[in-house]
Amino acid sequence: MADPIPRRPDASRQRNLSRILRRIHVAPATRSDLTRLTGLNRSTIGTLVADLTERGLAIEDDASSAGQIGRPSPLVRPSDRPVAMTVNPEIDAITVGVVQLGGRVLRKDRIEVSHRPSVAEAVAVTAEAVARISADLAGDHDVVGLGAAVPGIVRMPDGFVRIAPHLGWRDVAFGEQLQAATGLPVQAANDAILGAQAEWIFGAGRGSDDLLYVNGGASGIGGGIVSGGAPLRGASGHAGEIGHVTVRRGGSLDSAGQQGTLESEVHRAGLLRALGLPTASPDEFERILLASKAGAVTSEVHRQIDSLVVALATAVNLLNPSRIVLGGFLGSLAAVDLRRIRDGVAAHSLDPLWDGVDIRRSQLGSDLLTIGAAQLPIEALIAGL
Amino acid sequence: MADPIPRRPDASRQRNLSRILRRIHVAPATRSDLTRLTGLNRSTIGTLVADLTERGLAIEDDASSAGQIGRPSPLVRPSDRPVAMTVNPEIDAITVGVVQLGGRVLRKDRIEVSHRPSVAEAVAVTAEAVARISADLAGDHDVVGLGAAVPGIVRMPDGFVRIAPHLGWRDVAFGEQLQAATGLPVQAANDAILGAQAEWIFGAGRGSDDLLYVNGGASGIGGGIVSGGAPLRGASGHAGEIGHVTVRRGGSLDSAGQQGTLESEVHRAGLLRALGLPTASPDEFERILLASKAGAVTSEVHRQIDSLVVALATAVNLLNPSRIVLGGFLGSLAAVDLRRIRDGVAAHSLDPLWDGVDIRRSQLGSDLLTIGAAQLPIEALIAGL
DNA sequence: CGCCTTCGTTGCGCGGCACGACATACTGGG
DNA sequence: CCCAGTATGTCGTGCCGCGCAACGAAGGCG
Repeated sequence: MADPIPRRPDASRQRNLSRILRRIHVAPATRSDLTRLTGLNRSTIGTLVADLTERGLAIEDDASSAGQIGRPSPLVRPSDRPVAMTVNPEIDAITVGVVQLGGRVLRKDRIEVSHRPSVAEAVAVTAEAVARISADLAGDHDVVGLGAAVPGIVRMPDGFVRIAPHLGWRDVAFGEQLQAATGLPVQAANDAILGAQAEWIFGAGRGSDDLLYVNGGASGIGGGIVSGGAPLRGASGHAGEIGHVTVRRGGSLDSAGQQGTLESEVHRAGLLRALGLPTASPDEFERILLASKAGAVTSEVHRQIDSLVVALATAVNLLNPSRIVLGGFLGSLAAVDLRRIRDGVAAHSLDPLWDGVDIRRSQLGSDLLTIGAAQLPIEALIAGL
Repeated sequence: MADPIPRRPDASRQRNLSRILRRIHVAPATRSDLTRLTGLNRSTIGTLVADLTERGLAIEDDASSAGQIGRPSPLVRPSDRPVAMTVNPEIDAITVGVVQLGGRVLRKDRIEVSHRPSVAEAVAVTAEAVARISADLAGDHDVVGLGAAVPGIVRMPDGFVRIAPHLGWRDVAFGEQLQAATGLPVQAANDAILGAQAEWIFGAGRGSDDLLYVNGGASGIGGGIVSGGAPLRGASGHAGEIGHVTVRRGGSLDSAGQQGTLESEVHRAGLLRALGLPTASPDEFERILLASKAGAVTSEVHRQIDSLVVALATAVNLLNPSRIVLGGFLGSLAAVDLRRIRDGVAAHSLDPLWDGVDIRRSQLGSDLLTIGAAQLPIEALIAGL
């Protein structure tokens, strides 16, 4: 019943163009692939691809030679001209990136900051980096927009940051300010939601239409949901906050001041403490965690997994996903004992819903949020024409 | 002139016909309403409505104008000829119903059974009732299909019942058997999911695009989700099983043998026990519950609400709904102390996600599952135009 | 080297929709 | 009671997007 669609001319054409561009954004395809995937006629695909090529959004490669019988079909892939810029403000750095259609990260500048950046500082640093990078790109690429992945709760249509506890931001119009400072169309969303989209399209979630992504960050746990082949947004774009799901009565407090939630029970700090480390990079952390045989470490890992599975099983019962992807330090937990996670979720969820659920760790590593943030302007480009 | 060539409507035509039929199924609308809501041209709406009228799916009323200036626009409403048949097998009765487009329940036959019906018995009783009712309807109505609301976990595309603990059914092709026995196209789904759709379209969920419906039945708790203006299905159509969400560690067992889940903590039986009643009809139950001032009852109500809110808050954090509808005995709990429910969910969910959530009790009463089950064949009719 | 298969290309026809012109029905004021 | 104003239904026209069929191109295979 999502009906109130402001009708644009050529709705059908537009929709077919979007379908094709979205497909080749996810993965290049030959023209004959496109005819099969869309159900459209060969001749129609021809005109549509020509249209996309004329607009500078797609290119055709003759490099097929797939050994197939019959006339070879040219490979259609996204043009490398259009790019999305991205920003990911964090506690100790602001990362600005450039991503092509097709998901390739062209550039990623990590700008270290000496202290937790205020909104104004984040906007200023971003605007400066965007201007510098834009100058470098000029002539070779067209920037279609700026996507921001914010570690906090971001209202979806307008990029208004409700709360970003880690950054200390609250009720700030980050999207608007960024748009004013950069002159680019800006969209912002929660980082885990964007991470979910990145893993869904280009990572461990590929091929699944019903995905739950859960990310373990230094400051908390976030999540993102894909359901029925589309990102699940909820009423205000906040869906997926699995970190604040209750897993037990009592217990310690999480970043939102609540007791017994997933992120109050499962956190990187507890593992570091058990390992006797003050801090560690993600790679280092996982290496040491995997190498450790200490009983204290094993028991902390088990304790955290036993809380994690309760939250995952809850999500399985509610959402009936076909795949769960674990990112951040939760991916490290999966590396240590994926079996315990699977068995635990199986035990706490209903059999018919657990049936066929695949739990994996994430694949995209440090490009995750850059690719995810780029998805905002790229999807806007795709849907808009 | 009769067209010798069977017209195969274009995809775009089909979509527009579906949009219009779906709209007037939800609520009658004037032609001018339809032009505004769909964005289509007046003339196009004219041909589309004429098409629906010719097919016997819609009728136009020369509605007395509502005092509007200008030429009055005729009211378009669904025809009363097409009807959906429904069946709802329960432990002590099998209810077979007839529902029109527009959601009006024409008939509802409750066939009492002396013992818990086996699948074969349920199919036989249903087939007999369907045949009898069909004979009565013949000439006046066209049956478009049969929808089944089953208290259990039902695989979505094919109506295969994985588990219906209350009925003692397990892995039976209920949908197929029903189809063979009745000769009608059959679709089946979980009862709470269908209840959610009924409340969404015709009940307390009207107007919300992001809805959580939670139903408290005699044998357990089920739920259904609407997200982004469409029912949330999940990978196999099982999404919404909130009854088996964990709300505490330990505790007693639920119908699936799990500990500390919502339905192991919140159940009608506990309230009946506190009231000192062996059994009671839903209406009677609520009347006595509301009248009771005993401390044991109040404390049991509080105990159950305090568990309920944990599950609801979990769903709020995961799904970001804009409305929650409570049905069955959970509606009675809401009648007793809605305030405590609201405050509890608020306390356990994140502020930005709680913001604007409306918690209500259900409205459709005993027609709930009949209307919900009818939604299956009706939506198939609408989508299949 | 010729046949087969598959795919791109071109011209044609159809169906759906928007648009403009005209007809129609109701409100409200004189 | 009539007339202006307004909103809407109806009809004819034209555009556009797509499917279809015939033809040509490009590679595999014997």
